Amino acid sequence: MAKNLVIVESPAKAKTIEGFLGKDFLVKSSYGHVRDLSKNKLGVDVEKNFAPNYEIPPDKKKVVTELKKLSKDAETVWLATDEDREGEAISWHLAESLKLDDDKYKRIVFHEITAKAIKNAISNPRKIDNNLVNAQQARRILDRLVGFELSPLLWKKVKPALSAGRVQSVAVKLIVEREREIQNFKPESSYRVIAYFEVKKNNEKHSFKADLPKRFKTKKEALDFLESCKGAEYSVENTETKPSKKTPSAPFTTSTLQQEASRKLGFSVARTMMVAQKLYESGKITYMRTDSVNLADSAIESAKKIISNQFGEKYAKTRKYSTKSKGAQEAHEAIRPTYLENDAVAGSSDEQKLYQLIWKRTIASQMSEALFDKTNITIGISTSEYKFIATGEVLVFDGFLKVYIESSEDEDATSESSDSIILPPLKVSQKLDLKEINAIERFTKHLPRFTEASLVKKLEELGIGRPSTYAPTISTIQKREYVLKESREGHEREYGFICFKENKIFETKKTENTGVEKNKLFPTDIGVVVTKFLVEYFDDILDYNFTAELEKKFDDIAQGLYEWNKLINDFYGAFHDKVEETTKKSEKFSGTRLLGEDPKSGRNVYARIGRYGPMVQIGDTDEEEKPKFAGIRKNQSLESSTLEEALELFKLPRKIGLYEDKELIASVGRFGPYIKYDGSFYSIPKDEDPLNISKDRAVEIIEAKKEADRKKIIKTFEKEDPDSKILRGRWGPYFSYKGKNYRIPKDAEPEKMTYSECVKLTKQATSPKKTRKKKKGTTKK
DNA sequence: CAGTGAGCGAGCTTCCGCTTGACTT
Repeated sequence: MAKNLVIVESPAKAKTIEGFLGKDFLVKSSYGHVRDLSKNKLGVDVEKNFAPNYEIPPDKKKVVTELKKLSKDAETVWLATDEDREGEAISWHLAESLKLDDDKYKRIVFHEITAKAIKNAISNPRKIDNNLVNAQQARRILDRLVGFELSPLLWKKVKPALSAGRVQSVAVKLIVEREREIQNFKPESSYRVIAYFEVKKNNEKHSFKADLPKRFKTKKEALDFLESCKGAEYSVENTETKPSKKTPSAPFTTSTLQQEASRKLGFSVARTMMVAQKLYESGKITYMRTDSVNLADSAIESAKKIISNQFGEKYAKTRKYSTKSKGAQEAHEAIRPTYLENDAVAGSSDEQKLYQLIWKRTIASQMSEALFDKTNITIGISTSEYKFIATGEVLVFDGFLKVYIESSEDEDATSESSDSIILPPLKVSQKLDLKEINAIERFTKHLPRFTEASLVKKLEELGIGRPSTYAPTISTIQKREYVLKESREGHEREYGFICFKENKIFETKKTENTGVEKNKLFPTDIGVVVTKFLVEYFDDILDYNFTAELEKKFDDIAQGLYEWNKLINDFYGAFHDKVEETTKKSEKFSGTRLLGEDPKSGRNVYARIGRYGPMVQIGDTDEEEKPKFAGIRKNQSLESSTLEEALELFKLPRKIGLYEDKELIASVGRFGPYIKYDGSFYSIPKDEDPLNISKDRAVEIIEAKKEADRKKIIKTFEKEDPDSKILRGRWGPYFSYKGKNYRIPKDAEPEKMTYSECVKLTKQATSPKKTRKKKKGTTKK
């Protein structure tokens, strides 16, 4: 038996460390937290000074039992969880649930997974820091109280199964507020003036462009300016060249990795994390949930060698980065390749792409800055006070740009960041030939909508959420249907274009496409109404500084300056009163809007949130005749719906004719618009309207679906059992038998399988399937 | 799975942060 049991949080980490420590050490993993507040109850005794009731969740029973057994056999248990609030708490929960006496365990910490760091940690053990643990308990309990009191309030006042919390509700609010700003935004236009000049050098013509720094508010001003240019001469008044430089960005943290993978590879934040997890588990990168930009000394050294060998010594520059983000706890390293000498790895294409991104970013972070010469040339106009400015940028030394160019935040920025803009050599008082001047109408732009990754960036800036929760938070707010990730096509917009050439002015109108959105986050009606509700009654929790202020208090607790239950008590009194008070108010918070009067019945028409989502309603509930309801369409919104649109919705379900003597009915259901025909349902594509879909189109949809279903069938067994079939599903071929489905093994040829072979499959599969089904059933009950 | 929406009342939903598999028709 091993004398020493070391417990870390992640199994991949355990495997690595075991290699460093030799045979007297057995290294195991706790798989994160081993205890938590009860899943379905509040789990906090509000009456007894907020005493928490911790439980070992069912999926953690096995690992706790195993660790308990191993710890009994060991002389010393080394609690080696992360050195942050959560890590300290994990150690404490381990000590509690494994019943470790004070002299049985030692607490150690390290920030990088290197042999040196671990041996150093082993020789510097300490005890569990109870203050830090208490800070975690305060965090955990406050989050539970907020989440488990606000969510039920939403169920009562807005709609069942909604949720609210310190992190997710602020994330939604950011999107709701940004959308409101965008809707209220009125673009203003002005005229931007660009001149194109030409100079001759060695009989070669060089052309270049120059901007007028002044923007003209109106077309008339622009025209006046161009008019003044008639007969003008242009000459160089001043030239100025200054060196400039660009420095590389810090190595990746979770948040910056998510942002760059989104911009450069088009990954969602969840996809980035899944791929990174794979790379981590196979030992190719360091831990992927981190807020630290720090690199291990050994990695810095190895980077220096690789850069010197590959690019030359002048490309290497050792850099240490320090974090700028609020509330960073820096329990790990930055995300980097474990072995920097591997500039590529085997694996899926996603893994290769993400690995290369990480490799380049890490290497670049240890490289020299790129050097530029920036030239500004002022060009005078003989007939005007205005000046043109031409700017050039010449790359003198590429430095880190050799391996890595960071993507720009601004999606519309031109991608010339690494290319030089070269100006011809020009002398002061040199005369220039004008080719033409363009005055182009440009519009101001609203702030961009959030992408998943830019929302993560914003949350990190506000100190809200942690590396392990960014991706889950983003999917929660989409799962609750508070926000929608959507792409939208733009629309055409006309803009003025004035050209000045050979002393003549030509005016035209041109069009451009504007408002294109790709994978952006849009708030839904539910998101808007819930945010309105929470901001109205719980503005303190929805405040962007709420978490930051709390973090200061948690720090005080961690330093032993304040008691954790006192902090909770300070918060809970007023909070709970507000919840009670709001509960008592009888009216629902459903974002109701009176749209007008139904011309047929004279009854009121409303739009509001109902039990199943946004809907329109004719008539009031206290009237004798029951109100009529209809769900609103995906592309409509509560805030902008009109009486006309609402009345349209009541025209469904709509009979659209007969097909082979059976009725075709178009309507909208839970899963969107559909056609009902012969007892079956056929979905109408999103961009088509069930209100005016033609009979021919309906038949087309039905036949297409029937055809697809036919293709789904690989084989039937008319003789043996007409209800059993081999079908093609999302996960490959399967056998459908007596209402259940059985997977067909990959190496089998489904076309050639006989009925008895298929039935054999069902026999093999029954035992594990049954036990799982049972489990599910009992947990539900 | 293709309805629903009031109100009754049963029983259910829900938070944030740590961590992975087992499993999908």
